[in-house]
Amino acid sequence: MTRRSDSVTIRDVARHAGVSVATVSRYINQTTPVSLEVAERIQQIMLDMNFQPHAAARHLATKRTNTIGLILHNMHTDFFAPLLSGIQAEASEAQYNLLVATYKSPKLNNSQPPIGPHNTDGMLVFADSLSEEHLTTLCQDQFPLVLIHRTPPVNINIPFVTVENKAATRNIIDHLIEVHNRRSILFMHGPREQEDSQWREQGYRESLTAHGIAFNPNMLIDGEFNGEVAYRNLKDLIAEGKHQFDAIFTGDDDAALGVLTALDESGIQVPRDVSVVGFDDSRLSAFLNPALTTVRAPTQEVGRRATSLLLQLIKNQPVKPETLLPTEIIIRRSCGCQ
Amino acid sequence: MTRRSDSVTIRDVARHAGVSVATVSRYINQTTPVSLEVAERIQQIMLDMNFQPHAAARHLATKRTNTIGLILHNMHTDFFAPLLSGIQAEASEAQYNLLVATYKSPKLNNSQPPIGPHNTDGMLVFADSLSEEHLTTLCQDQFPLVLIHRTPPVNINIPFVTVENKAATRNIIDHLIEVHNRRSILFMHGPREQEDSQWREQGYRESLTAHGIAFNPNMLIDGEFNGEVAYRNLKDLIAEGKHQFDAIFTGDDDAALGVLTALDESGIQVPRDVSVVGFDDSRLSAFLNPALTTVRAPTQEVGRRATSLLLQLIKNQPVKPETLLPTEIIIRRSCGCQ
DNA sequence: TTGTACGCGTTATCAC
DNA sequence: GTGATAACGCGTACAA
Repeated sequence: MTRRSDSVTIRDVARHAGVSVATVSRYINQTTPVSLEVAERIQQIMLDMNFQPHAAARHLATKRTNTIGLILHNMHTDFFAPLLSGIQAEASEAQYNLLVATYKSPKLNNSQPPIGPHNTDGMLVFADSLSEEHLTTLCQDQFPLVLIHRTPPVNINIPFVTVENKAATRNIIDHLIEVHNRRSILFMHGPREQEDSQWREQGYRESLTAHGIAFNPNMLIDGEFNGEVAYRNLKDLIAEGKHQFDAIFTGDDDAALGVLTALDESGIQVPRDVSVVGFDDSRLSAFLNPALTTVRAPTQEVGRRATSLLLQLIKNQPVKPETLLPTEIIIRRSCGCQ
Repeated sequence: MTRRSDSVTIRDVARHAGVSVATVSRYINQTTPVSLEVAERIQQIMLDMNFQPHAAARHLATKRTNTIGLILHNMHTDFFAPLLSGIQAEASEAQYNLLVATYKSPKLNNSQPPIGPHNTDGMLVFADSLSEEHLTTLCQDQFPLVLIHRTPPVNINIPFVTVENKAATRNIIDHLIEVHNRRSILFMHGPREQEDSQWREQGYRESLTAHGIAFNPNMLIDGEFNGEVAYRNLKDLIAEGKHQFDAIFTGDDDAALGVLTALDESGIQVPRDVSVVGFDDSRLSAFLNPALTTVRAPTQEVGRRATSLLLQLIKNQPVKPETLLPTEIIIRRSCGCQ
């Protein structure tokens, strides 16, 4: 065994210190007082030998990994930088490690996600990266779970952290209609399974209804919260030339990039010909040309909160079941203002 | 113990299948053929019982974690999205988990980084997140290591992956001087310890020298590869009004955001009054106003390559000691072109 | 092809 | 305050 048998164990430390492993363990974990002289001796030897407790052995003995998991389907866009940053900050502050995995519940094959009870103390689940079945099973096994940007399956009690989508979208569409007199508003949605997109669509529809504008399914277009997809699909739509529009809700800021490019290449001017609004207020939004009117979502804070809740859960503390972070419309120029 | 004694072990599976744990283990790891009927029985029972091998136990027995670590000092900017994405993609493809940690070697206290041989099979070290001492020790312990955006300490042999900094910077400064006739070029550097910044400064100096422009230390300004810092420092410099300039190399694209804002707020027009160029070609660069002339760095590819090398190292395969990915100047409008 | 028994490094329980 | 020692869950010689 021991392919690389260099590692120094607690036993080595104990031997050199002339005490038992139990004593060393006690010193390390401050679980029971140890005589001062012994403490100093152990401390010194640990430094000299560069001893590092073996995580797996510890895990096996304590049933705790000191690691939280994050599962998401991909991390291609800049959206995830603040999210990860928030999670990482909160986790490391609590001395927890972060295990990140991308995963997408396959419909057919019933594979298991790479992280779970066997290698973490709890996990953060982003959007629909885990199926309802997986969530249900994990929850029933009492595994600490916090959902990010999604709600739990019915009758399953898992705390979640997300942002206010509907009202914000409603407001921004209202703005388009009331202030800029737009009435043919393209709604670009994200992945259909993603709740954010669904709520945003509701806000869109409500606004339309409130202003007596008929909902037209042809005005729905797929953007997948992804700049390239948004670009391609909008280009196609323009090329077909079947549907006229004077405004676009892009779904999120990443898609807005693609939209602006497509519009620009098609000789359509923003905001003169078409108003464009996004969602997230990612770092770049203010710098786009024209500056993007969008909805500010506190993504980093979402990460922090979710992690904080998860850590409480792990400590068996009660937590607030739902956290809905407020969003705020940021008016810039792409809608036509100024 | 067993605070949550729900977990089903290999022993349970063995018992239900009427075989020994060894046989189950063999089936799971395909280490030795198992009779067909036994195989099917085990398979069925594992599904029924929802058995998941316990990672720590496995780790303890095999000395392998199937996890790679990534250590960096922070992940505040969008620069890290493609990097992480590349790393994650490559890791998960090889069935490896990714443990992410932020860490900064403290000067005084000799704390240990949260990831290392005790919980990973190898690790990716970004820039100067780990001290030379740490690197040296880990390397001597034969721990698989790949450096990202930095080179190893002298006489220490650790493969690294980074991008070509100097020539690209030299070229882009050449462009500023030769094409746009700029001669007072502010050089905004990143963190001083970061090699990227050092190489870029060399390129800057070489270009100056080649064009007979005296190097002026007052033209060096701190940007820390960070938009807010860049904004603040440039604002201060402008307020002081001591140093005139007709161009700025911002260090990276993130800092360019701050620079453009500061310039705009100061009534300085880009590129008419001042040329601005960045580095990285992050997602937003093309969309800035004016579109940013910059150097394209294949950040995602850096992540992929580094991970790929690390995985080879873990398999004890020999690897290329240095990978220098090419960069390319992307001319847009902020330098004054078009 | 299968089973037995031991070891992996640590913590926790029990004595002292 | 300290020392033995039995878990923890799994892989793997070795024997059969």
